[in-house]
Amino acid sequence: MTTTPPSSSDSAATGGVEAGALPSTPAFSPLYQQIKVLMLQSLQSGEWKPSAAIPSEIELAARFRVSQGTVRKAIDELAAENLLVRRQGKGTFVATHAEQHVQYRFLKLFPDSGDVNSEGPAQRQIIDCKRVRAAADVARALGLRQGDSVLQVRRVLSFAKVPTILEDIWLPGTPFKGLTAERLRDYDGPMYALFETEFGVRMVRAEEKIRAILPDAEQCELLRTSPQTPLLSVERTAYTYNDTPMEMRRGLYLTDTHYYRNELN
Amino acid sequence: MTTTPPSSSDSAATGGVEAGALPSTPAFSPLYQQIKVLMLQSLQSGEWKPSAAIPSEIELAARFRVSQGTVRKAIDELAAENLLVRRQGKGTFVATHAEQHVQYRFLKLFPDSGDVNSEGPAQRQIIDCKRVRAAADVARALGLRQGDSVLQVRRVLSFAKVPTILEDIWLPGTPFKGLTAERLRDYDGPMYALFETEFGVRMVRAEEKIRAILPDAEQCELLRTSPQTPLLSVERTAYTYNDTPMEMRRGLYLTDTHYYRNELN
DNA sequence: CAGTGGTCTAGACCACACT
DNA sequence: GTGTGGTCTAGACCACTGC
Repeated sequence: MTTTPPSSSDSAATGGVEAGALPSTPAFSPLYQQIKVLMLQSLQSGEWKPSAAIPSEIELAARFRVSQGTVRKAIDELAAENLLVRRQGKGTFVATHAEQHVQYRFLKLFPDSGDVNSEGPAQRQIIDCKRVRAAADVARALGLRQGDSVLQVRRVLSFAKVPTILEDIWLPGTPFKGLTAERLRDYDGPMYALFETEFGVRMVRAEEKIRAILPDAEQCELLRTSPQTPLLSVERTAYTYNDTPMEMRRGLYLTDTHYYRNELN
Repeated sequence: MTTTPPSSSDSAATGGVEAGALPSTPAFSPLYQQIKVLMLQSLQSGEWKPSAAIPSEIELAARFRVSQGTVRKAIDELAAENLLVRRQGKGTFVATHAEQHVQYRFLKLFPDSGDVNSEGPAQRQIIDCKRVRAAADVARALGLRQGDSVLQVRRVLSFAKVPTILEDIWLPGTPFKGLTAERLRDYDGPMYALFETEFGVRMVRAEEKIRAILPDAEQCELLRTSPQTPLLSVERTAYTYNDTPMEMRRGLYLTDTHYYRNELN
């Protein structure tokens, strides 16, 4: 495929692996990486949809004309990146934000008690959802031009009826055309799950920049707190496949009864 | 070793894998996991020291009486956990905090400019280093009893001569006997690297709890800031092998020119 | 050149889930 | 039982490093 090592004495290894339009990939890469790219395309194109099973390893090996071990290594990496989920005896599935287990995969705020279930699910309140022109920072984060049309959502998350998170969310206008406050209100589940099912946009990874700030008057009111109470400012950019930014959001977290948890390796 | 699958038609697979004192490991686990445990013991016992090369895959395969592929899978996992570092053509090495590349592996604070090198290395100032009795929270984090003897270090990190981080660090007294302010001052490199070379304690992973707070008078003075400037409170517990906590620290981060960066997957 | 990790294959068998 | 992913082996060859 595309490029192969200069000489390969293994007959099958040099084989075709299926057409696939890759106009120019000059650098050499191992077979399993090339299979990984092809599988990524199947995910991206929607051939394999969130929560659905992908073909078995044996089928994929036949399709790509490689050994099962090579397919396995490609799947291993995709699973490590949380794009696929392996289930022994059942198959390999496309990961989704709609799984009942980890309700909010990207939300790292936990109650001091440590028991996530004690406070139950978050109550969501949509404050606003309107079409605006992208400010400079939003445009930069989303890879748009300043002034391009974006959707802005403002909402409050409460735990045990206590307002705890105030979020402003910006989404590129084109892929999310048709998103309204009503649809956000009506949907029961994580916002990212709605993005998957309604707009075909799957968030794959994200980066957060965290600071400590003091809230302004409006923020105080919405979070029912005082201007002297410091908050965590969590600025997140979320990416789909191919490192395409698809969401920018700024969250203000009240951390008197909750904390932001991070694990370092 | 210890336990093996009920029946294994593969001659070698059921083999000994070397003595190794594991009194009771009742549950079944795959071979490569067992090899991983043995390798972990070699790391923990100091047989393989930080930055040194471990035996080659072929040697290990012979030592453990398994195939190279099985050793490889064990190493793969240890490398994924940042305990080992693979270098093609050279060998596999024990990871260390003294590598010149990632100076502070656990420090997630970056300058707004994004260019880590623009401000050069951090200036460290040891404020204090004394033996104290563990408070309740420190004792809990370190798995000690309240009142047990611990070392407390207080220091300030500055970037481009601007004080930015104020840290209180607590270390269990016994493993760190002999640590003084002078030795901390004289050592040129990350504190965790000193722990490795001088005390044989290698930090493997850590957890952080982050909050927004306002500083008290003393903290303001040390960071040369005002009581109205909110700070990030970063409480870290660091662990050695076997999930043994070996350090508790609370850092106060000034986030007007820096931000805490986190990557979500 | 020899030695190391990295890739790839082919085949056997195990563990698990469904039917 | 059938089919899925998971483990293990044995052997070949490639890519990189350093002598």
